[in-house]
Amino acid sequence: MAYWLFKSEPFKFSWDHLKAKGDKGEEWDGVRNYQARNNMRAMKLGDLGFFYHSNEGLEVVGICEVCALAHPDSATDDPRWECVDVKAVMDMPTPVKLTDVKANPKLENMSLVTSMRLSVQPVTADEWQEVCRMGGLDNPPACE
DNA sequence: GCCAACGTTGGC
DNA sequence: GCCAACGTTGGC
Repeated sequence: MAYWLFKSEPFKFSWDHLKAKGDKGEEWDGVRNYQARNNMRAMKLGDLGFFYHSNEGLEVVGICEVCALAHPDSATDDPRWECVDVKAVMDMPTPVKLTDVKANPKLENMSLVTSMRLSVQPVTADEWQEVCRMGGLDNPPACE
């Protein structure tokens, strides 16, 4: 099991959109980057991820869960592209800003800082704990 | 809206 | 297989 970070431009697909989908979740389609796709292929059911708003907001706003394994991206006929489904789990009590992440020495190696343009990123267990703590979650959800 | 960073494409 | 050109992403 592992932790991840999903980036989305809120005016394209926001955290509120995902929450509105409920337990059914939504296909994380539109990824056209091999590294991001490979990360999704590595995901398992029940893996948890941060939901990050890029462009506007620039903050981690919630936690989501992988609810379907990688499958062909229905938004394209190109067989190269696959995606998982995710569903909303909980809000961040306090959204964690990119500037706060950058200012925290414990997070200096986080992909969000080092691989800014990657849209689906791995997150280590330590980073997960730290970002959850910054977001006001005393008992962060954990992968089994 | 600008521009730097970076990934992808395509000619050779 | 290299590398220049080009397109896209995303912070500012």
